[in-house]
Amino acid sequence: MTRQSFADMDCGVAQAVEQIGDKWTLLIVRNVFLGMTRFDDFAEHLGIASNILAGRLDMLVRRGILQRRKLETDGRGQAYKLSPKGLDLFPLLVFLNQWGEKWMGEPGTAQVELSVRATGCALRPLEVLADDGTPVTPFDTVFGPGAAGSQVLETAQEILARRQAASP
Amino acid sequence: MTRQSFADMDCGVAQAVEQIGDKWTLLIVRNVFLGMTRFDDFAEHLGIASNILAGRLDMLVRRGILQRRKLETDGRGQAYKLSPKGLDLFPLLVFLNQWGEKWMGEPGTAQVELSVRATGCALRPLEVLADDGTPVTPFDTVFGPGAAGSQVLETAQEILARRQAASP
DNA sequence: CATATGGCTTTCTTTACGCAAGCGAAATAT
DNA sequence: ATATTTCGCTTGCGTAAAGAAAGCCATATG
Repeated sequence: MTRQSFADMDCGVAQAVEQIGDKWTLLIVRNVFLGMTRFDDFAEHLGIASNILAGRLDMLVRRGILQRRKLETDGRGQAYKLSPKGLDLFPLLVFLNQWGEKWMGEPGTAQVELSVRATGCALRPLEVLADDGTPVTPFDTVFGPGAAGSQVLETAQEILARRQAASP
Repeated sequence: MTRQSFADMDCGVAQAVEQIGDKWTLLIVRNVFLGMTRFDDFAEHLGIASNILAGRLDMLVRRGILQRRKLETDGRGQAYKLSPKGLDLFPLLVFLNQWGEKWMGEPGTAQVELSVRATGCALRPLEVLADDGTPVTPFDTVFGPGAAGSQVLETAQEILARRQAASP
């Protein structure tokens, strides 16, 4: 019995979760954003077993989130870097840091702070905006099938409708 | 040997990952955002085993992401709803949906689309902004210890410094 | 030539996932 | 009033993945 895969679900969240919804994966990506590139550095800093690390790095490369390149300066070494797809995860890491510190950190004292190098400017809390620039909350929002349709969303809405019919 | 915990790492990302860095957890939260509240509905829609679901829901309630309430209309039923901490995950789910569709979906055809109920307006791609409102990329950004300091960040930077010293 | 280093792979044990079945309390049907 | 469903779990058991430790091989360094 294989472990369940969400890759075939027609929902962006499910597909994203399938690719990065794993503790080690996200921490490795965080470390790459911190500037880390080398196998042993990940292993030492994260305290991850080397077999697990090797598997995760392979996975990240296969999925196009990291790129692996041999070093010119040392024939043994490899450098792991973010691909465009990986760099595109930047808002995710910013968000996780903000959410983690807001709800789990010591109140009022940030642990890790991101700022703009050139200006020293801090970052705003991440916010969902509509196309017209107005802020959006979960309560304002409605989920609909896009151009391609979504089986996952349709069945979810069927289940909700049935549930509402049962309890008037 | 117990499974590794990141709860004691002084980094928001690690703490967030510890609480929601799990496939089922994120999909359950997604479904709550879709309006789902009931045990059997999660089970049916996600195809998750009931023991696993029960464990995840307990965890989400213990961590204050979901709230569990007995139904008045049916003494057997429970309703799971998002707490403020859970509602605060809204940008995360929006991001995961956007990233998943951008990089894994069929190009040009959204599967699940979020829009503003009142205006029908679509949502902007999530963006990291500095306090002064300018967009920020990973290349512009520097990670520093906040007021509370961060052991995790410090040792990461030590490792990076050592690595740079070794390869000039 | 000998030793060390980087990046894994292999082996083995422990933990968590996944299925199926069952269970108790509350609701519904007979 | 009794029997049957429904809801939200729990238990037991088999498999898959995580974790620790050791080993391996190509390249580098002394």
